[in-house]
Amino acid sequence: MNIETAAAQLEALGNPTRLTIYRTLVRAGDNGLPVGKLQLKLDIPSSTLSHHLKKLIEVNLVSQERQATTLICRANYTSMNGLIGYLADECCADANGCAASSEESTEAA
Amino acid sequence: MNIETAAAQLEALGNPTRLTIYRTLVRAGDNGLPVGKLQLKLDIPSSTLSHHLKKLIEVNLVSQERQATTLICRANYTSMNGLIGYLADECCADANGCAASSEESTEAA
DNA sequence: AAGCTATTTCTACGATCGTCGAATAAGGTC
DNA sequence: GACCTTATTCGACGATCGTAGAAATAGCTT
Repeated sequence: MNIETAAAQLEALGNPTRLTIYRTLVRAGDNGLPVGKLQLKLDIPSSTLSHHLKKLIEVNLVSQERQATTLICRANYTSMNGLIGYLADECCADANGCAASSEESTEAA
Repeated sequence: MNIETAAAQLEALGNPTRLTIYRTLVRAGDNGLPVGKLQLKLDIPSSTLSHHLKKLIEVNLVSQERQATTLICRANYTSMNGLIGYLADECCADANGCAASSEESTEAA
């Protein structure tokens, strides 16, 4: 996980509509959710939904699988794990012991 | 933590420059880092830095403390924890691929 | 092939972003 | 008060975003 990837994924999630989409997908579990169902659930125009979905897919946070005319969308848990891991590791999650994590620490000079 | 807040924080982090700023601040630890030092370290114009810093501050990911003419910036670990918690909790409902339980699993790949 | 359904792509447009130099504040020192 | 240092705000700019209706495509079914 590099900083560019992380930023791209964070940016993708950093929009209320997309975060809602992603969250809905997560809640749908392993079965995923067809685009149509998602659209009904969220009540947004399909073109808008498709647009956001595309972004989420681009950064690997969501995957799609075709089932006949229907496209099943699924949250990519592995990617989310990677992102959370990056955040916790590189950007710290703990007040004590975070700065002295890994890498050289402080004191530029 | 509501979805709007989470999205705002994610958006704030979802920019390479800002993510770098935040990460640098995290690495600086509890001592924090003056804006000027940050600027030297990252080599970006101060107006740009200030602009990004403002965003980070707005969403509570960074705090500032005045020390004479210098403004010390610090990463707000509590906020980051909240965000990671939200991500793990709300956006990672699946049990077998999720960092919901703080412990690191995986290894597979 | 015609027709249908599900979904994407096209196109457009206002809104916001990211960048940075110049001007302005905030705080301190002499 | 004059003056320096540190950092923010202002103003401008092209670039990208978010939205959504209309048109196009992918894949059935008959």
